[in-house]
Amino acid sequence: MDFAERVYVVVARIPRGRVTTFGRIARALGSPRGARMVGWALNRSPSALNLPAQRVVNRNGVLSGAVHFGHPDAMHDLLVEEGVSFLDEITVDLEAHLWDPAEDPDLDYLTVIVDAP
DNA sequence: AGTTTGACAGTAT
DNA sequence: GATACTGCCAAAC
Repeated sequence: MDFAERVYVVVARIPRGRVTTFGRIARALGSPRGARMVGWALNRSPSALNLPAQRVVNRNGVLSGAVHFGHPDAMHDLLVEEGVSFLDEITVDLEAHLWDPAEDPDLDYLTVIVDAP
């Protein structure tokens, strides 16, 4: 199980209408300063996984990865569909929708499973 | 084997 | 507050 795959597990568990940040995902995976690697992992994530990558934003709530969704605003539109509110076109309301993976009670259980040899 | 490159974050001015 | 600087570390090349 490499780092990228663990990122996918976490991202797949972000609930509809909620968002989280690169740093919080990294922290939940035990790399408190590995935020950049979360971005790296998403960048090369297989599209077949259908990951809700639109729910991952940077620490300011900015849709820093919107350019990777083909059409600009595609990421914005997906989030609006889910009921996420925005402070402006590229900034979600983090206060209202933040979800911290470290608070997910099932996360430890899942990472134990995927890390098993 | 050394270098480059990130969808970033924390700390220090 | 807003920049600037620094750490991060797995992959691709």
